[in-house]
Amino acid sequence: MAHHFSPIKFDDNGHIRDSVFSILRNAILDKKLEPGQRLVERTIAEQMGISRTPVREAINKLILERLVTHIPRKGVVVSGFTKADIVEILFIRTSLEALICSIAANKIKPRELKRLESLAKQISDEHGKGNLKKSNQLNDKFHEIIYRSAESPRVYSFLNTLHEYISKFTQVAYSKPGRPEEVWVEHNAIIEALRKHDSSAAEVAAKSHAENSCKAYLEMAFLADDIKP
Amino acid sequence: MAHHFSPIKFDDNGHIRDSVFSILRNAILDKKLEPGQRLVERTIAEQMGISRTPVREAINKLILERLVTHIPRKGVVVSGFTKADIVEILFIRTSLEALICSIAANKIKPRELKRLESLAKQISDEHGKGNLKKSNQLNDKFHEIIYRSAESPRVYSFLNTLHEYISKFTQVAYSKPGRPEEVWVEHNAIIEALRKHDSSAAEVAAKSHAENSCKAYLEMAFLADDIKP
DNA sequence: TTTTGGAATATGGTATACCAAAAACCTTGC
DNA sequence: GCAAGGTTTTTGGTATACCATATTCCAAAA
Repeated sequence: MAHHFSPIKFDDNGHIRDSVFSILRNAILDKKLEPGQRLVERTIAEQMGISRTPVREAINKLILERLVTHIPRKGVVVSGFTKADIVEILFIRTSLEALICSIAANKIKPRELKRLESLAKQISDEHGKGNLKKSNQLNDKFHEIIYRSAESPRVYSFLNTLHEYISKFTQVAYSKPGRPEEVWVEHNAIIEALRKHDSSAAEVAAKSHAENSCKAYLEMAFLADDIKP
Repeated sequence: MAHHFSPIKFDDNGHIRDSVFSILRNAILDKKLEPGQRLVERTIAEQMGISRTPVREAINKLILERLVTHIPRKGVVVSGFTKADIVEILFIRTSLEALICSIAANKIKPRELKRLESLAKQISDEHGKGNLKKSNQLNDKFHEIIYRSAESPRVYSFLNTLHEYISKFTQVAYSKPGRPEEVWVEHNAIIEALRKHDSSAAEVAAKSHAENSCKAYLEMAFLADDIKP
């Protein structure tokens, strides 16, 4: 049924609207708020013990991120994620990862390449040891380094947003037999392309890597079928 | 110097914040507000004869679109477009056009294909006649049809946002010798791939088309050098 | 019983008020 | 004249008040 929000804690020095935004965002991604459910400014504000203003601003941001939908003369409702939505998001990520990697190939510094090499090895190790959580964290770092080295703020922030969605989907750590080895090979292909500053090769390698991890995820997800159609 | 905003007209039945958003957005894209200039809520609200609230909401949306930057304890300032920004935006568009086209290949209907063929022909005609404005309009429609047929709301709306930026840059109609013929060939390559529902081919064709038009624009723009470095 | 008119309510949009923090400015002592 | 410190102003963040519209529900009349 309807989710109840706790009064907000004012400990943090950040802005209330940001706290509200995170809370609502997580509630939606964690499915504590069901799709179709209405978000009523006044109610949320009262439950959190704050005024409507920061709630409004948080909701506006959610609308921009398409996590909720504004229906005129109705209010905002939580928008559900269909399979098609997830596939679309994964496609976008694939596309932008390829882009950012091709850009990075022209800008990456030796220091960053060293770091990537080291991370790829660690990822492989941890993955091999079955330490999926750690391996995922390192994997995020791996991609983060590439993202940063491209110095493309728009692609960067967009990818990060997408990544948060995706990591919510994939929160259940998964592992497909043989995937760790593939990942190792794919990461090295990316590093190799970056080292040669070959942007086309980097693009191809990143795309292929993203597509494979996408495929691996979809197989898992739709076998598990924990996503509503 | 400082730009002065006129009192808002309440004729339209839409929301004030949307009017404010458009006004500010256009002012920035049309360079009526110079980069670095501060946007002060109270001032704008007074000039427009409205309260701060809708101005705030409009500014928040501008921040999300990166047209202005929020500097903590400083306020929001108009963010300038550097060459790097423009290149980044063009790259993103290229990447997403390729994506949406590859998706469209799996979903496009015969009716839409017919429409594309007819448009490609018209575009070529108008372009040949030197009627650049008309040709650009038709070109927009051409891409719009592809966008829609992909049924990918996120990519679609993102591309539209990007497109608005880009069309502001390219408002000065431009034409490169030989480009009309190339466009005709490229459009037909896209149509052909879509007809065969060959998503890889569609992706390649769209990417190549976007890259070429991007290249043509950059050559023009940076010869003209009407963009600040 | 059904329909219709209207009042009560719910809700979002906008305006205004208040507050804290930072910046700018002014005062005062040297 | 200049620097240090305090005071005023500016500005954004938040709270609250007000308003318009749409929905709901109830009552009265056909």
